[in-house]
Amino acid sequence: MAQRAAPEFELPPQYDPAAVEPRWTREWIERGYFHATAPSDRRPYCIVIPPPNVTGRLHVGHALGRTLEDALVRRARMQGFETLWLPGTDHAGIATQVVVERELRKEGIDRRDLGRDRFVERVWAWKEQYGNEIVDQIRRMGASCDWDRLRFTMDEGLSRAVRVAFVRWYEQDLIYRGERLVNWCPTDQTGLSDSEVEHEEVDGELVTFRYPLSDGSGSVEVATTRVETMLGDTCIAVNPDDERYRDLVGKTVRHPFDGRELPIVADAAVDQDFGTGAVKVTPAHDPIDFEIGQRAGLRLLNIFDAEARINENAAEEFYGLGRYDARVAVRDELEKLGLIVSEERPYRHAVGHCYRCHSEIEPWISGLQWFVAVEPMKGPAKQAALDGRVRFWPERWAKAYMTWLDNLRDWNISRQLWWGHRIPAWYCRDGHVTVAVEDPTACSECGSVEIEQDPNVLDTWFSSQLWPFSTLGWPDQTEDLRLFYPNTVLVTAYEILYLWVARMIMSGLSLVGDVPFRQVLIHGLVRDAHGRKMSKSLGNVIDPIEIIDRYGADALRFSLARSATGGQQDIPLSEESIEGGRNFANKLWNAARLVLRAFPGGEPQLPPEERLTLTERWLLSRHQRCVREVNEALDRYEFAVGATAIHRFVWAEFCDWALEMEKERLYERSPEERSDAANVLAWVLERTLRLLHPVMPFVTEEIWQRFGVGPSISVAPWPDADEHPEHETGPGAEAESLFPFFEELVTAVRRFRNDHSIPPKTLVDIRVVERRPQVRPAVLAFEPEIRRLAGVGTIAFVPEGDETTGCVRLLVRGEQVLIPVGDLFDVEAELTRLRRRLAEAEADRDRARDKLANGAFRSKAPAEVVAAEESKLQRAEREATSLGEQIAELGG
RNA sequence: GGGCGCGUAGCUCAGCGGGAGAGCGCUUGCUUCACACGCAAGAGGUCGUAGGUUCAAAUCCUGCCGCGCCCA
Repeated sequence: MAQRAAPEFELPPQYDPAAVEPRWTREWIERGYFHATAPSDRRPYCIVIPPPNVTGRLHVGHALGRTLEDALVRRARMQGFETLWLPGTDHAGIATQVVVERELRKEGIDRRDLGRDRFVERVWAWKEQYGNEIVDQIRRMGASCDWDRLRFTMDEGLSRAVRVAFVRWYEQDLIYRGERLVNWCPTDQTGLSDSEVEHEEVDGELVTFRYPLSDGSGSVEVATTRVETMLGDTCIAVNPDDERYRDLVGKTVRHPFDGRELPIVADAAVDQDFGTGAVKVTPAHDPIDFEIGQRAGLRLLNIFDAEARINENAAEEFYGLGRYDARVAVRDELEKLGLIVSEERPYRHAVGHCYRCHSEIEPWISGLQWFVAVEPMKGPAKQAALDGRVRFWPERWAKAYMTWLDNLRDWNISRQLWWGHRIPAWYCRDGHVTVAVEDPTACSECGSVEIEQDPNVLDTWFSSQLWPFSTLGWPDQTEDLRLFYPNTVLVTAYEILYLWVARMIMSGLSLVGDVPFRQVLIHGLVRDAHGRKMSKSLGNVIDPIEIIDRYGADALRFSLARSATGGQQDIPLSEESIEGGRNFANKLWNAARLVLRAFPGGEPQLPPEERLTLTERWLLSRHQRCVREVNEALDRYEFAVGATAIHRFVWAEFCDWALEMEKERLYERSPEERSDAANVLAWVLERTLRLLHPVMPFVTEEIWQRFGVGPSISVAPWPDADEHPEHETGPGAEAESLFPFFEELVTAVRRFRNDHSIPPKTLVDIRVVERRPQVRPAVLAFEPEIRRLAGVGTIAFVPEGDETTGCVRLLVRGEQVLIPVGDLFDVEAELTRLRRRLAEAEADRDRARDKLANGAFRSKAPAEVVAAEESKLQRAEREATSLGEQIAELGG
């Protein structure tokens, strides 16, 4: 490509993000712009990153969240806040352990052979080697995190926070140990919290079978989707209000395989309308049955081992069968005994699955586990949302949050893993429990030195819930904590509203005494162009890193910000939209090339008001409006509105109109005029760069450097809306009022040229009909611009009623503009167009006429609305008349 | 079953009481001295449906139809 060689003009004609972004990523960090200090005289602004898994790679969901966070943080920094964006990663218990186990397996090693300590060493080694990948990827996005404060949930400080939290809650009886039913994943071999279980509809079966009554007087029919669990049934339950079974309560049935006697009990939890109204009860394998069993005082009969195979508690012939094989075997056996009543297949019902490996969850008793008692924390957490100490955006999520709290049950925090924060509880031979921050050497109760630490680790979310304060140094009263707690806002996807956000609020209130953040910004999930979830199998996954390589981080960020509307749930992303972001960066780049060719650099100075042209006043007005709109939008977290406002201003107003209108002044006038024009354009451009910087940090920085007015745009002052309101309301108002006529005149002439294939270089003469005295000044106000943009030669004015033949009449806002033509135009094409316009004008006219004919409208609508309607009617009538005449002239 | 959200141009979405908008796509013309990742012009919509409120409804209310998500 040919390079222009002008010395003052060294920017290439295409913006190349790959040549720019790595340099600024490095420079910004090296110069320490993103480092926050505490204490500080400035007002604090703090966001903590939702810590991604160390095993993870950046996906577009992260990219969206980080884009929004960076936009907020960069703006706050420019606004003069003491700004902290704290980055870090999460140790992701199961995920990480699984990854390393897989690596070991390739070497033929089982983690159990290695032993716990050596295995954990291996995980650490893995983390050191690969755990920074996602951090580097976030950096590549241009994220202005304080990288000096990078945290990891297993850091020493954060680990201590976990222990202190555990101990404090234990001492307050908010953490307890119990043998309860947990959500067991037989594949990952660990328990999960309720939030980690995903319910999904599956095609199963509903088998109805008979339990014979022990007294031989008949049988009871029960229905189940999991017939194999009948091996662990300990009773039959019916609703106490159910007339059908009233007489049976108190009797017993006989288990068909081993002859056990099962009582028939009444329990209000039984749904009379499900199946037969009588249900089999398996307390050790179903949460509802567990509660029924507790109320009825029944024992737990556990029939599964950890891998969900039938254990020795069940009848011998099923021992060792997997749960799905057992389902078939039990059914067949019941069939053989003639006990099957009916079978429904397929039967759709919801089944819990592991969020990680997608195996079906087995409700299971897995020995003593630790739980967080949530009941005492619910109230304060709900109250914080009710009284606005935590505000949700969009607001509707507050309701979802509170509903979830209402239904929350105790949180199982024991995980049967090796990787994670090991539970700080030690047990002696006598079963005493010692819970301590520092590793104890003896039992706190009996002094025995033969103590063993609980083998399990804590749920990863246990440490994540402390993130907004553990990262700031809690439990110590650090300066960071004092300044930055509560955080300003938390940005996250609705997916983890319950898993994470709600728990942070509960723990923050309980442990620190205040909410962890003032606001919660909930965004949607990124989907493909047609709203489908991105998945490998669909092949519609967009890899942000590949996108950054090809289009630049700015393009990705702009595209995401522009799609991030508050209302809609999810955010569609397509390569086309990212292309749009790239094109926008390039547009801005080229606008800058044009301006910087005329502007020597330094601080642009606005000329005194009397030297501003109408075009310039209009531009300043539009710019001021843009600044206002962007500020208003960002204050409400309406990123799409803000991004669209800048896009429209830069492209449609600055480039398409202002630059084209100013070119003449820029190139063909006196040095003074050139300088004035260049200063106005540069002034607007420079401020626009600052306005756009939070969303497109790289290209704005790269251009901004050419002004040479400061070290970095990332620490330049933010353009506030109250700096120049007069640009919009004062001298700009007149320009705004004249602009629409000018704009439509230019468009009308261009359309004429287009319709009649007039070559670009051929000038067109126009005669403006001076129907009103205001018409002439309205035309003359933008005379040079009209000539330049519409390719107009002479401009004449003719009185109304001057019958001019051989002219095409253009209608501009109800005024007529004549273009003399010979017979050199396409009469048929013109007639077609005119007829069409006539129909439009008549429709407008009729609608306005009908409205005004309505007495109620005249009396009840505001005066200005009526007046507007009247002028609309007049214009439409004039246009219709004029169009009719033209059609007649052309013989149509 | 309970709750939430959404149905507006071919696609993706904004607008949320007074003249139907944007981006992409489409058509036509243009190597116009910032940009073809561009410029200019244009086509394209009974704003899901039925009713109600109002002088006025894409916009507020109700029913219905369709789609999505969360919880049970």
